[in-house]
Amino acid sequence: MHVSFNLAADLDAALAAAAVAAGLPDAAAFLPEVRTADPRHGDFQANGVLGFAKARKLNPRATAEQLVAALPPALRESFDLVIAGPGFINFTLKPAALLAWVRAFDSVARLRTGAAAAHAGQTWVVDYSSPNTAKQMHVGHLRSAVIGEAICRLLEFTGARVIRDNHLGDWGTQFGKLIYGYKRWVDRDALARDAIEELERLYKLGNNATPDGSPELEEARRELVKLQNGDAENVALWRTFSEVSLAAFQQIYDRLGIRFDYHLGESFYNDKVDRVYRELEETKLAEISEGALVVFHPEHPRFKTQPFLVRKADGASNYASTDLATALYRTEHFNAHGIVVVTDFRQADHFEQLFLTVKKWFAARGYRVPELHHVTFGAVTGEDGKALKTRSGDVIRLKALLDEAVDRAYAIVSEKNAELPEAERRAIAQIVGVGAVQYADLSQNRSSNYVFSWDKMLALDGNTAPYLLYAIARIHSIFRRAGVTPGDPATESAATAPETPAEIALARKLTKFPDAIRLAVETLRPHYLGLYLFELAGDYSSFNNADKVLVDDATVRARRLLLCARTLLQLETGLQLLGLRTLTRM
RNA sequence: GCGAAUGUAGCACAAUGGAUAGUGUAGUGGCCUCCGAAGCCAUUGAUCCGGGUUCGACUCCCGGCAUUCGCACCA
Repeated sequence: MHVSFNLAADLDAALAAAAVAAGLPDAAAFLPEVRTADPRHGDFQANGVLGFAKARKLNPRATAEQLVAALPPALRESFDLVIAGPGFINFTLKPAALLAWVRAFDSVARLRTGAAAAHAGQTWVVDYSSPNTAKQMHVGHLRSAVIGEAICRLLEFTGARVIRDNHLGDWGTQFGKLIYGYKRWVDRDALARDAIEELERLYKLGNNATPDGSPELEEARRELVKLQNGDAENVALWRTFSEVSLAAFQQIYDRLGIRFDYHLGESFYNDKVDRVYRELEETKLAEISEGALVVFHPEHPRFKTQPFLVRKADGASNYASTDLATALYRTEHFNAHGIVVVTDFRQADHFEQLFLTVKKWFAARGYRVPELHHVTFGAVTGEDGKALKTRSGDVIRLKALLDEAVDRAYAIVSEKNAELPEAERRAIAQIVGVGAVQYADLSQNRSSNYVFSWDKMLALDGNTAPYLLYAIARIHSIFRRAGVTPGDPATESAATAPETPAEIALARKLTKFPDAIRLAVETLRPHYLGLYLFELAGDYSSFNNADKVLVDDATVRARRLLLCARTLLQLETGLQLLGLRTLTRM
C-alpha cells in the first residue's frame, strides 16, 4: 500500500480532480486550499469551496456535496468526510490510515525522501553569521548564526544542495587603524594567548590615536593604501588577522554545530567590482551623482531619490559594490537557484535596493536571475526592552553567553538529577545550555525583537529546549526499561491501529510533520517547525500520562511503543534540523 | 519629512484570509503504592484606535497612535 508523505497535498490534488470530474463550471480555476485543521474539526480541511462557489453564485454546500461525491471511493477507506458549516470539507484520518502513515515514515531517510521534493535538484547559497574579522563575536551575531544554520538544514532536508557561505567583513577602512595600532603597541604574548582580544585592544588604541584631521589619521590612511596596493608587510599582517579571527570564530561555530563550506569575505570580491561598475554603466543602470556611481530606481517611490551608492566618490568600493559582485559570483560560480542572506532588519533598505539592482542588471545582461531572499530578524533585547548589555554596559560576548548557558544548565541538571555522574552532567549541560540559547531564538517568529531571558529559555515547561529534550529523554527511558531499540521492526510488527483518545491524538499529530516542514521552509521561518515539535511533545506528554506504555498486553504494548518510537524520531529529527543536539538522558 | 518592522490576557509568545483567537508563565483547584512530577488535567483572562474589501479579517487595503530602526560616500 502506497502511503503519501504529505496528505494535505494529496487531498488538494484529489479535490482539484474531483471538480473536473463533477463537471463544475470553471473547474480548472478551483483551488481546494487544503490545510491542516483544528483537531476538533478533523485532520485537514478544504477552505476553497466557499470562495469558489460564492464567486460563481453557487450554493457552497451543494458544491461541496458534488465535490465529495466525485472523490475516488478509495479515499473513504482512509478518511472520514464531513461537510461542515457554510461549506468546509473536513477530512479525518481513520485509525487504520493513521497506523499506515506512522508505520511508513519510520526513519530519518524516509522522512527526508518524503520532504525532498520541494527543492530537489536546486542549489541554494546561504549567507549567514558574517562577522567582522579582528573583532569578537558578540550577542548581536547570535541570531544570524542560529537562524541561518536552521535554514540551511531545512533547505538540505527538502532536497537542496546548500552552500554555507560566511561573508566575512574582512576589508575596509578599519584595517588602516588596526595596522597603525599593531605596528606601535602589539603585545606578542597577549597575541599568542588570545589573539582577538589583543587585536581589539590594538584597534581601540589605533582608533583613539587617530582623531579626525590629525597627522596620525593620515598615517593610518597610508597604511590602508599600502594594504590595498599589496604591500607585503601589511598584507601579511592582514592575513594573520583573518586567520586568527577564523580560528576564534570556529570555536563558537563548533559549539553551535556550524561548519561553513566557504569563507568568501568582502576581500574576495576586491578584484570583481570593476566588472560590476562597467556592466552597470554599460546597461545605463548606474550614473554619476555627486562624484559617486549610484543607481536610482525611478519606479520606486523612495529609491527614485534615495540612491544606491555602488562606488564612492573617491573611487573606493563599499558594501554595495561587493554585494553586487557577490550576487553575480554566486549565480555564475555556484549556479545558485536561490540566495538567502540572513541579517538584521536594519539592512532591509540596502537589500531591497541590492535585489532591485541585481534583477535589472541580470535581466539586461541575460543572466539567469536567482531567487533572492533577505531573511531579517529583530534585535535581541534585555528584559527592559533595551539592547542587551552587561551590567557595566559592554557588549556581551558570544563565548561568555554560551558559557553562562552551560553553567546554568549544569546547576539545574545537578539539582534535578544529582545521581548522574558528573561527567555526564557536564555533557548534558553542554547540550541543554547551548540548545536552550538556540531554541529560544528559533521558537518565535524571527521578525519580532526577542527578549533574552535565562529563566525562560532554561525553564522545563513551556516552549523551550529543555522541555523538548526532556520529552526525548523520557521516551528513551521507556525503551531502556523495555529492553527494546526504538523502531525495532520485530516489536512494531504486532502493533495495531491507535484506539484510545490519547493514542489517536498523538498519531494524528504525527501526520502533520510534513506540513510543519513545508511551512518552515517556504517562509524561511524555522519557528513553525519549533511550534510543531512543542505541540507534538505536548500531545506525547498527555499520552504518556493517560496511557501506560509497558503493559502486559503485547498488542497494546506494541502499538504504544510504535507511537513512542515515531514521536522520538520526529522530535530528534526536528531538533536536529533546527541545529540542536539531542540526548538520551538528562 | 519619507519609509520599514513591531503592536494579541499582568508578563512572554502563536495563529499558512477560515469555524468558538491558541500556548506558556503568573493565579486558582485537582493528579505520584502507577514507564522520569523537569510531568499531566481543569479553570480565570487578550486582537492599539477608526474606516474599508470579503460569505468570512489578528491576518489584506486606507487613515491615525505607540515603540524600535533606516534614509549620500560605515557595514
